[in-house]
Amino acid sequence: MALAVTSPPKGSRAARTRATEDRILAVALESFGTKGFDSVSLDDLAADLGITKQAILYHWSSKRALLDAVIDRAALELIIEFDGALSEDGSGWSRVESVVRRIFRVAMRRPELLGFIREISRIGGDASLRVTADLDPFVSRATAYFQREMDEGRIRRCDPGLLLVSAYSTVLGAATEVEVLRAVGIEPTLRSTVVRRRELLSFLYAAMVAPEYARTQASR
Amino acid sequence: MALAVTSPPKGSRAARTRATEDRILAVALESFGTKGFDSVSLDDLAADLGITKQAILYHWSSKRALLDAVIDRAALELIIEFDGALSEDGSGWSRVESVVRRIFRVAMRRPELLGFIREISRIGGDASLRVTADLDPFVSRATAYFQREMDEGRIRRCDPGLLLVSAYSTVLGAATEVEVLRAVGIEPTLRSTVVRRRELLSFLYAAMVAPEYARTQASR
DNA sequence: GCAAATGTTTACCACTTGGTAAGTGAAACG
DNA sequence: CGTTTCACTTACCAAGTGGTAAACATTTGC
Repeated sequence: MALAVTSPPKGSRAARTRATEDRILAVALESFGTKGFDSVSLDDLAADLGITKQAILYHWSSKRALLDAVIDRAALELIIEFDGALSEDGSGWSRVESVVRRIFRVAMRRPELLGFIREISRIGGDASLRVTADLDPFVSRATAYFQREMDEGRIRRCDPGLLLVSAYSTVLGAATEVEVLRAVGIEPTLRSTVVRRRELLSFLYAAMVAPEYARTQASR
Repeated sequence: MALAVTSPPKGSRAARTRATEDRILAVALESFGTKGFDSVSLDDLAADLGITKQAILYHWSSKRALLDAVIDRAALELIIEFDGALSEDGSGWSRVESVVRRIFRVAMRRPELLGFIREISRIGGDASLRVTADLDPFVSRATAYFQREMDEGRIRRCDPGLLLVSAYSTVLGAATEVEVLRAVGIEPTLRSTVVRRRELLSFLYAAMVAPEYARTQASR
């Protein structure tokens, strides 16, 4: 896991500084997201990075300050991933489907990213406020999109915010609740992922798409 | 939160021992579930209980052993709550609805219980295996029930295990993802809970109930 | 009534925690 | 070239961590 940097550092000083901070943020996000903020010590992080804990504290004055930076980074990455999907072409269900597929892909490839958001939610307090604020633009876009689709009769009419929460938790659950999956006898292999995504999509399709609109669609 | 026991202890020694262990387990479940296992020290627990840390270590040889006991207790409480709902009268959607209502009630009144299960899932390893094993009987009953309902055409045919995961994550999300709710502009008050539950039920209804069966129902 | 068992406390201990202070070597700059 | 700035390390520290050992008080069994 530790990326040993034995080669002599390259680039301008400012660039190298940015590079180290990037590495620290990446490893911190990974660790905080999988093991939890309190379960990861600065020494652990430093060891993974092959530096000393004080090097981390040089860039951020405290562990808490580092957390804030990680939150911002995580929110940014999430927005980049998901907001792009919202801008894609397609309408009605096909666009929802592409968003779900994208979330699913992120959940598969980078579970620590979504796990981190959960972790932060649990910590509560300032940290939660920060992530909420960071993600607000994306949430607004998503609910506005739902509202529009409802107005045009393509999505079952309901509270767009609550629909977003339902869809979000459903996708996140199917993608990340490994233990629950195991409990129902599903080993989370790559092969089973395809099945899971298909089942999830049909679950969401049934839940979200307006019945009248569904009948007009030849195939989905 | 600390229940100061100033009154002289009552009952036989065995009974008092059981009472103490019960209190410890209850407080530990609450703390582990809300703050996380690693974020709660034995000293914290002991302070909440008004005893010393060594009193806890007398009943369980290590913090890890205490965790195992808390897992068993949490699983037991969950099974008592949910398995009862599965035994209730009613068929088809009405029984699913009663289970969802019950999960929702638990999630509202005792968020730490479901939060704890999540926390354990994240820790992984032996702890996850234990909770999985503990909950297995319940999971079996639930999937068997889904299977039966599908066979009788009341629930949309699909993989029962994955359906359980979807329903589980959706309910848990709507009930416990306070920060996400806040992000979509929903303050989790008691009043909004009623609305949320109603929306969630119609989301699940649409997702789960077989369309042909739904048409035969006068009202839901 | 006395000794043994039991539940709890006080007194420790080695180790880890986040964080500070001072030093070091190399790059940037005049 | 010298020196100043910067990124980082070595050397600490006080507070907290899970856990041990032994003393202590109460209850139980004889």
